[in-house]
Amino acid sequence: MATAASNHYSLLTSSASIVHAEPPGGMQQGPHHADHHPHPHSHPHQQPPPPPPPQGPPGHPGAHHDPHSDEDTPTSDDLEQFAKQFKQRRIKLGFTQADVGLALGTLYGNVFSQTTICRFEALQLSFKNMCKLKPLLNKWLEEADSSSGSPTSIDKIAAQGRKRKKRTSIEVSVKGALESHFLKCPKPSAQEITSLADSLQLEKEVVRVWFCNRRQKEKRMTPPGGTLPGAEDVYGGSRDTPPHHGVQTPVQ
DNA sequence: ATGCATGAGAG
DNA sequence: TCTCATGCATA
Repeated sequence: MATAASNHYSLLTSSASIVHAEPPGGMQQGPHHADHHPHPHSHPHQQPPPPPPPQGPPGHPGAHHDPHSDEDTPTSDDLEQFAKQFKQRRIKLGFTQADVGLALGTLYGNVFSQTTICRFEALQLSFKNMCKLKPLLNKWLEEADSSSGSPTSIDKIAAQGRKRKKRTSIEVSVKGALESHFLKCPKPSAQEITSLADSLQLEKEVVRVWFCNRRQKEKRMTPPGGTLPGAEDVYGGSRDTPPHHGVQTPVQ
């Protein structure tokens, strides 16, 4: 029997002050997708979505071009290697992913979870997200081995007194069904979702979220198992080539 | 390590 | 609504 609706709610037992610090630059969620990569060359590697368009920082009328060796968008390959090195060094130094996430909070005020660090190391984030995190982790890396007397005073962050839905366990067979539908139509309409949810005996919301998460997976640097040849930009239409295809090195 | 979930921001 | 960044809870 399919796990119908077994939803419990658990209270978030943590609350504190939210410290959201934006990186100097001003822009993060670019409403524009400057992903116009004509890729003139063929890469034997994964898909190359290296969109190095220096987002015009609002407030920089003067040309800014530092001859220093920093401040430019890395390539997918750079990220790949950095991630690998990072992980090695981290382990060598005896830190866990959670430690790093916490350390980032004390160093910059931006705390990250073990999940995020893990995904960074595994390149399971979007290209843009990887770029954003790299400098932070890079700095931590320097501090970690260079500095040996850094105070580790950190404060917890957290949340609102809100409830979080318990993770719905979707059965394997159901997942398979969703998977099939995704291949046919990655972006089902609300009604499609509704009927699908009805068929699978799942909440509509669960199905909707599943598709969202599934789409995100496709956009990661390390795409899942296999993108079918011939079906790629089923999305939007006025979008650039969905950057993916190509298998990546197996996760550790 | 990963699945399902939340929430902000853009449309 | 969607995407996108991020994480709790779990396998």
